[in-house]
Amino acid sequence: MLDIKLIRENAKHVRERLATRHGGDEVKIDEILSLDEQRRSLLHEVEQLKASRNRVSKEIGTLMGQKRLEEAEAKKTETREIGDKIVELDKAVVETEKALHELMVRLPNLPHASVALGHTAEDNPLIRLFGEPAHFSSTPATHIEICERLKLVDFARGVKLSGSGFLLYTHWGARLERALIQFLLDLHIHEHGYTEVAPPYIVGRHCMEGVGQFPKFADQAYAVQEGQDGSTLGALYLVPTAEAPVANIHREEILKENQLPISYVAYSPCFRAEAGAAGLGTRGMIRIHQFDKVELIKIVKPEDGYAELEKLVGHAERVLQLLGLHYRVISLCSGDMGFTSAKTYDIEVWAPGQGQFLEVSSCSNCEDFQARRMSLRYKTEGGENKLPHILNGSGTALARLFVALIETHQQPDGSVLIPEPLRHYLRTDRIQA
RNA sequence: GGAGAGAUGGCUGAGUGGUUUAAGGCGCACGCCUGGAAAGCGUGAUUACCGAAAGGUAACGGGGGUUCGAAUCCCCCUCUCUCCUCCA
Repeated sequence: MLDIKLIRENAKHVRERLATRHGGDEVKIDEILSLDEQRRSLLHEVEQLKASRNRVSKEIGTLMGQKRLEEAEAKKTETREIGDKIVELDKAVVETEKALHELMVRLPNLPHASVALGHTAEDNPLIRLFGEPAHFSSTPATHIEICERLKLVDFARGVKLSGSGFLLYTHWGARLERALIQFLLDLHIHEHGYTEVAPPYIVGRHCMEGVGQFPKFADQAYAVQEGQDGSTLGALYLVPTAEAPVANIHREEILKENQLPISYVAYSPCFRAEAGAAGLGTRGMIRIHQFDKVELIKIVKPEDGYAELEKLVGHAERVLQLLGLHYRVISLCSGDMGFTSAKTYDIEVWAPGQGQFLEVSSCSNCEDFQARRMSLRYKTEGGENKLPHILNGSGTALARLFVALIETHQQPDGSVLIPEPLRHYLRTDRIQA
C-alpha cells in the first residue's frame, strides 16, 4: 500500500510513476483523493460531535451525583439527538474508509527511480552474465529425457496422483531434490548469515493481503477447505511462496531499531494455481502447480534497503556459481515488475536442453509497501516509529534449478555429474542408470 | 470434539455504569542526591487518525447491542490455559 499522504501531497508524481507500470494507467487517483477528502471532513464533523457528547455526559454524571435529577434528564434529551447524528456519521465514515481502502490495496507500488522504463520482458536491461553455456558435441538431452532415462521423475504417475502440473520425484530424483534444499539452506545460514525459520504451509488471508498477493491475485492461490461444510473456505490458503508466512512474522509489531536488519531463510513448497495458464504450456518441470523453494527475506532500515537488495541478489547468485551454472541477471523494467515491488532483479539460469534461460530467482525491494499493509514498524533510537523496507528473494526456486543442473551436467554416457558442493549431501559424484 | 476458567499498558495486576484523563507494583528513560553506584526522591513514557497549532477522537482480545455515558451489563465470534476425548 502507498502512503495516502504521499498521494494527497504529490498526486501528479504518483500518477506519473504508476503510469509506467503495466496497467498503471487504470489507477484511480482522483477517486482516492476525493474519498480521502470526504473521509477527513466526515471525521472532523463526527469528532466534534463526540467531543460535545463527552462533555455533556460528564456534566450529567456530576448532576446525578448531586441528585439534580430533572436537570440531568434535560441534558439526556439534548444529548440523545447528538448520539443519533453520531451513529449516522460514524456509518458514513466506515463506508468511506472501506471504499478508500478497497482502492488503496489495489494500487501497485511505485517503481524506484533506477528502474528502466519499458513495457515487456523485451525491455528488461541485462545487468550481468556469469559463465558460459556448457559445450556439447551433440544436441544435449532435455531434462524430460534425462529424468526418464535415469528415473528421476515419474511424470505419468505424478499426473495420476494429482493431475497435470504435479511431480512424483523418484529414486535419485527425490534425493537430489532434498540434497539441493539442504545445500541451499546451509549455504545461506552458514555463509550468508541468515536465520532459518520453518513456516506453516497454510496461511490466513491477512498474510496474503500483507504481502500483496491479495486481493489482486487471489485466483492464483489454492484455497483450503476444512472438512466438508466449506465454512473455512476463503480464510486459509496454501502458500504460493514462503514469503507469505515469513514476511508476515513480525506483522503488527513495533521492532526495536537494533533488531534490524533481520534476515530469514526458509524452505517451503510453493503452490500455484496458475489459472489462465491452460495446460501450463510446457511439458516437464518448468511450470508446475507445486515446487520447492528456499526463500530469503530481509527486514531492514529504509536507508539500507537498496544496498541490501544488491547483497540479496549476490546471495542467490552464489548458488548458481557454486553449482557451476551459467546465468544472467536482469533488472525488470517498470512494465514487467510485480505488483508489490519497487525494484526487482531476476536471475535466469541457462538450461542447455531447453536452449533457454529459466527464471530461478526474483529478488525485490518492496520498500515500505508491504510493511504498511501489515502494520510492521520499528522504533528509532529517537523514539520515532518508522516503516522498514521488506525484501524478498528466491534463493532459489528448485524445479527449474534441478532442470538446469541435470541439463548442464549431463555426460555423453547418459549420466549426470554432481557438482562438488552437492556431493556429500547426495553421497555420490554421479547419477547413472 | 466435550467441560471449565480466562483475555486490561513493556510485564504484573486492580477495576462490576459517571473525577478511570485505567490505581498499585515491577521494569524502562531522564533528573536530583553520590567520589562512583545502590537505595531514596522527582519527572517522563502506548498506538492510530484528524488538525498549521492549541487541541480533539478512538482503542481494555474482535464484532454487535443496551445507555446521555461501557474496561464494567447483554449477545455472537476468536484465541489462550486446565481437564477429558482423539491423534502423528
